[in-house]
Formats: sequence, structure tokens, C-alpha cells
Amino acid sequence: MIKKSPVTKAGQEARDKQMKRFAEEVPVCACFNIRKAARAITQLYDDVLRPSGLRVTQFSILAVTRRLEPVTVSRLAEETVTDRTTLTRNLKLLAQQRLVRITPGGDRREREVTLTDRGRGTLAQAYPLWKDVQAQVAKGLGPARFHRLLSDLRDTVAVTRAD
Amino acid sequence: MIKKSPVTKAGQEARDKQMKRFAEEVPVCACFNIRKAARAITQLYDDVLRPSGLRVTQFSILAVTRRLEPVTVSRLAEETVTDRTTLTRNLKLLAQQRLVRITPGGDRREREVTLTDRGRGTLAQAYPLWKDVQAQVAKGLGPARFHRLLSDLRDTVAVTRAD
DNA sequence: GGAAAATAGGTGTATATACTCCTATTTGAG
DNA sequence: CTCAAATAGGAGTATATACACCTATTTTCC
Repeated sequence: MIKKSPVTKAGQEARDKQMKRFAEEVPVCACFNIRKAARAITQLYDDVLRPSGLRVTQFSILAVTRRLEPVTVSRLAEETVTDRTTLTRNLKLLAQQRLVRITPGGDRREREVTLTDRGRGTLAQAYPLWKDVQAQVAKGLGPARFHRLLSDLRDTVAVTRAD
Repeated sequence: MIKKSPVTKAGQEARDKQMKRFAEEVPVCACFNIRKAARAITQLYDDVLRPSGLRVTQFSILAVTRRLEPVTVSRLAEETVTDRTTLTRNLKLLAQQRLVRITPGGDRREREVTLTDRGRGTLAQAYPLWKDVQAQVAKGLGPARFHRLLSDLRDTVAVTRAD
């Protein structure tokens, strides 16, 4: 008991000091700040895309599908850095709305995703909306910083997946 | 009918051209790329923080709370750029785990959030884990680019919320 | 001082996300 | 050729996210 008290006290001081640093450091948490920016920009894009009936997540999946179709679920998951099971569920919603078609692949384990005509139409309708909001953000940041940001984000993905 | 056919054909050509541009442009969608990076980095941080029992979202809320406590739900929502109702639900989970305490404020419309001792302890336990992964990402990007990225993300939030 | 407006917060509903564990099919080593 | 390993995908469960709409309280304006 005689020894414990000072030790505990010193430990408490060390913890206080640590927590003080902590409060200063956490506002620069890379993950928190990327997530925060994601929330902010998602709200903007979703808002602008609303007339098309697509959220930006759905818009992105349709756009990537258009580029790669016919494409398997796992390939889409890789491309979008999304968990396979997340994509399964997102695709299910798009299939219910008849924006994509999901068919068995040659390899019967695989399922191939393609756009329907309806999906193509919806995408074409959303495109000008997307273009506007994209231009708005590019203008707001300035073209140089806008490109730099995209480049840095790509590197961030590479760094976080290199493990 | 005589007139419609050529018009439709021209329309189709215009749409094809548009869609070709589209396929080239969408990979640089700011929102898609920020979200993609958010998914990637969240998986890394969540993985490293796992021994603490906290996800990075929870870690962030506790950290911001620590800096501002006692803090109202709306103030936390502003600070984290999160919808108020999202925060309500996230805080509910933290309260169930007894990491935060939510009490009525002086203004009886308000609810004040504070950390519990348990919350402080969990945060202190998670801190070294966070510090490691944060350092890992900073090193991977290089300190200059890391700093630049955070700065650009802040500006992105400002731009997307200026409307 | 009282009613309208503003503010703080929550519920219902829907999408987004991923981990764990499961099945079905294909591939590859012997 | 056969069976174990690898691969493709899905279901159960849990958290994260936000919009529309709701209640309760406070503020403001006459």
C-alpha cells in the first residue's frame, strides 16, 4: 500500500500526459478525416444525383459495371475496394430495380453482371448531374489541388492495402 | 416516321459519344475515390484497433468527446460532419457499452455527452494502436504528402458544405 | 404574456458496409 | 482419376449512415 500509492500517482500522471498529446493528435487522424470528407461529399453528390433516383454508390457501381461488363461480383469488389458481401447486397438492390442483370457465368461459381437498357438509360440521365457536381468540386478546390487530391487518395488506397 | 429515324440515330450517336466520355471520366469521380479510400483505410484502422474493442468510428467519437466534453449531440454532429440522427445511434451503442454517459443538459432540450472512466480507459488502451497505424500510413505516403492530403480533405469538406 | 418560429433531439425506414461462417464449383497434386 | 485446396459467392449479424417526419423545449416578437 505504501508503495502502491506513488506508483499509481505516477501512472496517472503519465496517462494524463499521454491523453493530452492524444487530444492534440487525433484531429489529424487520417481515417477520421477521410471518413469525414466522405460523409460530406457523399451528401453533396447524393443531393445532386437525386433527380436520377441514384445514390452515388449506385451510380458508381453502374459506371464501373459499364466499363467492365460482363463482370463478376469479385472483380467488381476488387475494382471498387468493397467487400464482396457488401457488393452482393448493393447489386441485389440494383437488380430489383432492373438496372443490372445478374446471370450465371461460364464458370458456374461465377455470376456475371451487365447493365440493362434501363440501367444504361438511368446512367445516361444521371451523367450530366454528376458532371455538374464534379465540376463544382473541381472548381472549388482548384484544378491542381483537385488532381493532387485524387492522386493522393489513390496512393492512400495503395498504402493501406499493401499490408 | 421519315424524320424520326435519322433523329433517333443522331440521338443514339450523341448518347454513345457521351457514354464514351463518361467511361473515361467516372474513374476520377471525387466522391467515388474518397469513398473508396475511406473503405480501404477504415479496414486498416479497424483491424489495428480490434484488440481495443473499438472501431475507428467509435474511437473517433470518443476522442472528439474527450476534447469537447461535456458536449451536446448537435455539437458532436457538427464537429464530425455526421448527421445528428446517425450520431444518436452511434452514441447509443457507446452508452450501452458504458463508454459514454448521456445526461440531460441545463437546456432541457439538450443532452450532454461525457466519457465514463471506462471510456477513458478504453481510449487510453486504443491510443498506442492508433498511433502505430497512423504512423504507418504517414510513413507510407511520406510526411509531406500525408500533411497535404489532410489539408486537401479539410478544404474538400469546406467546399462541399459551402452550398 | 402568449403564440409562432427556432432549436434540440428521437423514430421509422432504407441503404451501405464488412466480418464470420456457410455451400457450390473448379483446380491441382498425387 | 480422385480428393484436398482454392475459388466464387451468399446468409446471418452488427455497425454506420442519412432523410422524412415527429415531439419537446426555448426564444422571439408583437
